[in-house]
Amino acid sequence: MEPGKHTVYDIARLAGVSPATVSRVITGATKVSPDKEKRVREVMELVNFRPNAFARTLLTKKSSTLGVIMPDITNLFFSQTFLALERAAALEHYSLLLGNTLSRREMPGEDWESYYLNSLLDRQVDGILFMGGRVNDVAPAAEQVAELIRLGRQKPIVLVNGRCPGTELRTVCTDEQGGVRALLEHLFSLGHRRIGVLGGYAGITSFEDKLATVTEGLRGQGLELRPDWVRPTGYSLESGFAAMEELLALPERPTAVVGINDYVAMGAIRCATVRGLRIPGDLAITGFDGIQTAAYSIPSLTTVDQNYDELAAAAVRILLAQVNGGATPKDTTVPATLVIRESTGPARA
Amino acid sequence: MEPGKHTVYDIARLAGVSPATVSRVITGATKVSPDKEKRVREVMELVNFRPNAFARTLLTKKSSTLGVIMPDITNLFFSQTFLALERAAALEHYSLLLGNTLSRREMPGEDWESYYLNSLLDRQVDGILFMGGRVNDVAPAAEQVAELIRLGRQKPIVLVNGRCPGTELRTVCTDEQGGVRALLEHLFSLGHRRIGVLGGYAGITSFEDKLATVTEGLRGQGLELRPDWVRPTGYSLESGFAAMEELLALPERPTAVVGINDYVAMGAIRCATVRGLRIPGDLAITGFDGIQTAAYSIPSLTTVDQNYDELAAAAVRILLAQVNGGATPKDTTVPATLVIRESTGPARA
DNA sequence: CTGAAAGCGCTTACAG
DNA sequence: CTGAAAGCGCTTACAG
Repeated sequence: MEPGKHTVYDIARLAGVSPATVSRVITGATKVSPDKEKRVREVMELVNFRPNAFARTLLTKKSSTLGVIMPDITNLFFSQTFLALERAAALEHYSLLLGNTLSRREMPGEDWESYYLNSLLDRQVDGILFMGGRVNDVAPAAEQVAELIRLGRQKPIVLVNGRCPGTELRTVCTDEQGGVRALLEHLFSLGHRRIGVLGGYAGITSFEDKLATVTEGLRGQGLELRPDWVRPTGYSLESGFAAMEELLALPERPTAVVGINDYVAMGAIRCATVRGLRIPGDLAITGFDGIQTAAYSIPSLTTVDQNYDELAAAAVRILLAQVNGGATPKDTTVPATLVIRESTGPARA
Repeated sequence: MEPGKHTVYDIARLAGVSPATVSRVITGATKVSPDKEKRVREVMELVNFRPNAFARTLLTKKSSTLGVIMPDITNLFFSQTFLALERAAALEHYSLLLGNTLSRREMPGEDWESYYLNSLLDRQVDGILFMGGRVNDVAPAAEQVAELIRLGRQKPIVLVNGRCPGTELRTVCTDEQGGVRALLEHLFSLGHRRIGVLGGYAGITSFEDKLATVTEGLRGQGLELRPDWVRPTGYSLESGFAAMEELLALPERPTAVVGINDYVAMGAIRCATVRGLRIPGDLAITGFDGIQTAAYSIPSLTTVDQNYDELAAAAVRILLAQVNGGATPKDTTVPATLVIRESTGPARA
């Protein structure tokens, strides 16, 4: 009854059949006579037989494991995405190996992206879901793109909310543009004309893309985005706090600000509240992501939900299609949903 | 130059040595003459050789992969713990397979704990770090304990912030009792005598243990814990909100409440604020866990930090010691640290 | 220090 | 439907 002590040979001997037959029962790939199958199953049950997945993988070249690379699982956006990916993968009996790369700004010395890319491939994952880092750079370093291309030839790599122009890598992305447009329309409908942008970093797609959409949206109303109302301080609660502090130090301020994500918006809310402003009375604030806690900030946050389940299902579907050699679309876009809560209200006259 | 196409035999042929010598270079276990080693390394570099980890695992029985089972990675307590575990594991060149079991209350139909326990073992993890679920039950079901014991004989399983009495499974736990005591002393020093407990579930250790410590602490001051000031509604922001609503519906209320964790405390803060109470002026609130966002709630949260890095380092160290057949202490306790912020203040006279 | 050979545990054509 | 045999890619005693 002891652990991992048994092999298909033991089972075969105990059940009075050949190892091949035991294997056939395990895989279910070939017909086996009912009585032999029954005997085999009984023996397997009896000794608690657990087939060695590695021996099988050695033959089949399929590990039923996918790798996930993302910057920081302690960011709710990523953890909600991960959970959705895990559920989608489990439906296909895949497990996930997770590697967090953290911010390159914070740990410039270590290249966790390359480390995990290689480490996961060494562990024979069938494919990789890649988020953050170089695929969020507007202009990624040439050798980082080259690495992605090279490794992408070994195993399929799908970029989630990222991109790598000039490669054949598949992407699955939230419709950030549509989300920001919905946010702007909401603000316009409340009478806001003076709008700022908080958080993000220059050169990062999630910032540049949103900025471009805001600029465009304002132009559509005959308005300009004032450069000093754009405060690209980062992506954290701290960043949002700092961005709001910078904004409040200006002689004039907008009536509404678009946070680059929910954390930034929540940090900004805290700063504005501490400084005595009322949200949304004195200043409307929006987020982006739709993380769980956004519904519980004070005031609760108007934001854009990334539809995690849909995003994850698409990413896993496309990756597994590639694993299985199927055809897949180059780029997939998942719609985002405006969620109106308390942090936005009519513009002051 | 193509991917995964090469074996040690190819390398051996190209370098003019035997496969055994190639293997020796890879493992570094045995001395190889400098010039042969150089030739082998050059060839491996040239063809981008990636040794098949599964073939090796088949021989060595070591996958350099650990499994992590936890309820919900979207809870910051768990994601912060996971990240710390990952860093600790990476130092030893281990990767982590993650399985989320979610709440059994919310998904009673599925037994994700058993699913992942078996799935991870099938994938030949060298050991498992187990959190939540059955090891947080004051009285876990007999068959669930039996499963843990049985699987624990196959591969080492370390319980993190959980326990399983009657087994030899190693535990690594935060000193919750010490943390709650520090919180109580802080509240007593502020003059609070009327104290309630919000959140948690009856029968779950993280609730029962804290409740016992609060009861004891109050007794030490000649005080009683009023049963109606204990509102065990759960562990989420929603739970905290609901608990506070129940509390405010009572004819009398405490001057301070201990949230079972930070989410509950933050949900409670939101409810109290919405109902027009001022925190901490009208009511002091404490949390437990020290999640990142607790510093950014309004008001910021007085809580107990679980010292994630230390907790994780201990858990990984003990698990790997077991993997390598070393002796390990049965139970390890990691100190918690009181963090005083804005949500607590002097009791109203 | 080095090579030939066996073997880790499974699956898969190949015959029958 | 079923068994004997070969092989997946690596490592490890065993000789030398």
